Amino acid sequence: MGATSATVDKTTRQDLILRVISERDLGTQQDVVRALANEGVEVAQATVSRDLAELGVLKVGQHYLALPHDPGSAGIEVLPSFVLGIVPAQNQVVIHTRDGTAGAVSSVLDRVKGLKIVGTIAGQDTVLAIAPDAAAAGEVANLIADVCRAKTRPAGHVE
Amino acid sequence: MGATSATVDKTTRQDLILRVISERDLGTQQDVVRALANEGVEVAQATVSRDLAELGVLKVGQHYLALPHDPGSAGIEVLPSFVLGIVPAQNQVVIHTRDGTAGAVSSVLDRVKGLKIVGTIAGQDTVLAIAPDAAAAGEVANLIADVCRAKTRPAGHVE
DNA sequence: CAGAAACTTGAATAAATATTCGAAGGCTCT
DNA sequence: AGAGCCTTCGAATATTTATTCAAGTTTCTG
Repeated sequence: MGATSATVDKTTRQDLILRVISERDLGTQQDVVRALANEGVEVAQATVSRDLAELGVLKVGQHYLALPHDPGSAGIEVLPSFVLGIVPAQNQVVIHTRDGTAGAVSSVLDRVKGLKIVGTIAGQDTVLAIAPDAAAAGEVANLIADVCRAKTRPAGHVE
Repeated sequence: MGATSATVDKTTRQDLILRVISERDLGTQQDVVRALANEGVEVAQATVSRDLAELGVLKVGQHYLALPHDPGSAGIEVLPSFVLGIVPAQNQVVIHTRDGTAGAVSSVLDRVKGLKIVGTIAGQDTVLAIAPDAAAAGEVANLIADVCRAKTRPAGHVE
């Protein structure tokens, strides 16, 4: 796209970072640097390091995942510890969890932004997540499965 | 403190690793290598990298923490997402959590080995953890506070 | 027992990320 | 205007951890 390099402010750049890591499959901070360059924004890897940490972006296996996260509140990275099984059914996703932890899983799903979920109900060891339609339910199920399958950790070091 | 270097088998070495990272305050894999050398066991950093990953050791802020959990089950690293406050009282620790997540916190505390806790009761947003005595309760409270304060992540990369 | 396959390990190296240092810009206060 | 004082950022570098490669062991199998 634009071969011209623009200078943008921090907020704009961070928004752009969230966008590019959602759209593409970026595995290193250098990848992010390249993706930004592609959008016409030149930054150093050091800046990306700082931005990812500030944004609280996750690294799931070998790619970054933008699923913000009121700072301090539970993020999607905790799901692997609790989720035992995921089954999409029509526009719903049935999530089987360790006993007693359905409430926590439901709480996380409610809070994470960017998920196509309209509501959740938690029992003791099962969460029912309601999506707008079957396609969305499939997406949600896949995303959760991804996060649970690969090693998921926060990107960046916050002092 | 033998200055002689022994060659021990993998299990012994990994047990020793768990011991030294409990006893001392080790911040890098090199530190672990040195601590092992001090115990008379010579290993390479590469080996420590592999061992820490296998053991599921956590890195809390700038030091390793040995709190093993059954692989796949929830580890102590998820607590920061749910815990809002920690108050030791006599031989108990009262843990205030996000609403609906007390069950999960209680489940984690029950499962993590090495904590001086004899039992837990979970309400909706509060967990009561019972320790054998006041000293143990204080230790537990401090440990949880540590984990919640610093950035906590699994050590090692599992393929 | 020969040979293959699988595990374990260290040395060296690569890979990935964090941090230091310094510069540049924007504030406010006087 | 000029003196402090943040904030932001890139270049270079340091730090930390993972992986590759080759070698030594053990274990399995015919």
